[in-house]
Amino acid sequence: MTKILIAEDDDHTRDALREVLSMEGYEVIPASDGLQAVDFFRAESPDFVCLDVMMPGLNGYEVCKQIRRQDEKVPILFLTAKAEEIDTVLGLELGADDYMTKPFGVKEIIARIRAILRRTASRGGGKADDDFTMDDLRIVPTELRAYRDKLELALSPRDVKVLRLLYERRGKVIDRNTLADEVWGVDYFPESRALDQHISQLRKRIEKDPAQPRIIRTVHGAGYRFE
Amino acid sequence: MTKILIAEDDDHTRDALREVLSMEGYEVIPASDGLQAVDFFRAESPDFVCLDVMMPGLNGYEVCKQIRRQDEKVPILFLTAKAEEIDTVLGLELGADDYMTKPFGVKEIIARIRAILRRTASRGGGKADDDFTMDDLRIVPTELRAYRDKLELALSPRDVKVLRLLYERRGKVIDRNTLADEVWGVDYFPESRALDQHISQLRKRIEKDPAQPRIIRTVHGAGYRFE
DNA sequence: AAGCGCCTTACAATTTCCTTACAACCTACG
DNA sequence: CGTAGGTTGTAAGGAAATTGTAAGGCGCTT
Repeated sequence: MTKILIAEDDDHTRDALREVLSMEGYEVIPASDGLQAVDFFRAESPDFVCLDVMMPGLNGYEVCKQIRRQDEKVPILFLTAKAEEIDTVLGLELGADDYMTKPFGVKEIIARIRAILRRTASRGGGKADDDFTMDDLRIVPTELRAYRDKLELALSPRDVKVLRLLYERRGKVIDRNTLADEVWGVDYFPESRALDQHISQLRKRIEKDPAQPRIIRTVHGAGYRFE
Repeated sequence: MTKILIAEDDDHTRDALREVLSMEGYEVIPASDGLQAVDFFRAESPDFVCLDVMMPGLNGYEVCKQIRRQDEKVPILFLTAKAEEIDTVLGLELGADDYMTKPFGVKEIIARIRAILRRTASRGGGKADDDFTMDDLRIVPTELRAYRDKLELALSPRDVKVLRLLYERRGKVIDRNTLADEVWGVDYFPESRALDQHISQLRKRIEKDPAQPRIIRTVHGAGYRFE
């Protein structure tokens, strides 16, 4: 049976996750703080780890580092209430496989865990911060940079998130809501123009001709699309 | 305007929520017990539901079940004073989208409602966003496009609505009133020519010969028909 | 202090959609 | 038939909504 370690200090979130994941047929190992999580990881060698970022003692980042010292491959899913913390997760090169911003639905988290397990089971790679290529651009998330030939382009954490999302769903239109949700999380106000602004800036950075974008295309009334 | 049904027996909490959410531009429908909540849901078809777990008469779980019998998709947020109740919410697989334990902050609940609405609005939006085929045209609603062989045709959101309606009732005549109602909603003035205009534009986009339409056919004095 | 990331604000550009005006068409009735 | 009256088609222009982007500010890091 697949073992899942859950490190989450809020009792009720933890219990709820345990309940739900047990129902799904996983063996759940609950930990209520960072130290416990590291101990349990050593003792139980789980197949999957859910890490809350904010925890007393060792926080999620630290726990992640500790775990990665022992195991480079075990899939790690970060849970966080604030979308900004995700920047840190990605920026720190912790080797996280995915992240979710609270609040998340039960079905959503189950779906993600299943998806990650599928990915990692089949390939063994597919990390959330693997390099990827868009058009003639090579994006290297761990360096927050992109390369066109030998030219280096600097990217911000948010740029990378937007690009990865577009890359993962290339060919499809990503509507503004989804984009806001995945990149900004609960903190995004729909009437804000932050999203447009970011797209504009990003195009200036990566497009050869920002007026005729090839990588980030607009689908008026729907969202954005790559390819 | 987005309608939110609030089922909460405590007068003070209910009024506070109504006040706050009205300020945010939502239309609030307050219900003070479970039965009322179910009635109001039927009558008003709200876009979002906040359910207190503990209520006289029908409790939150029961209300949720009733609502889910009518509508599988409407987002439901549980409110509760006791954190343990959350386990029940999740365990029962009621299809809840999120939960909050009292006391909660004003900003927190607004942020969550917004986030959930964003998520659910983009995924499905109530209607099935599946592709469909009309004549030699493949319509892809999520991309706001149609394909004829390899040829890509751009569509507007309204185009897609019209086409989907015709597709769903293919073979039958859709009269102008129905069409106006389904696509434009209550804001449509019968003497407006917006509908004709839209059909005309749409034909120019998708018909090989707009003068001899094969996809959107006119049934004089009755309406339009496909197939 | 300077640089960077990211936000808000304000305004410009673009696209969609509606109104208007008139042409074309259908149908019923003499 | 033939014409009147109602119905539908469509070109043109402008209103409304959506998206693009420059400018400026705040907070953080160096």
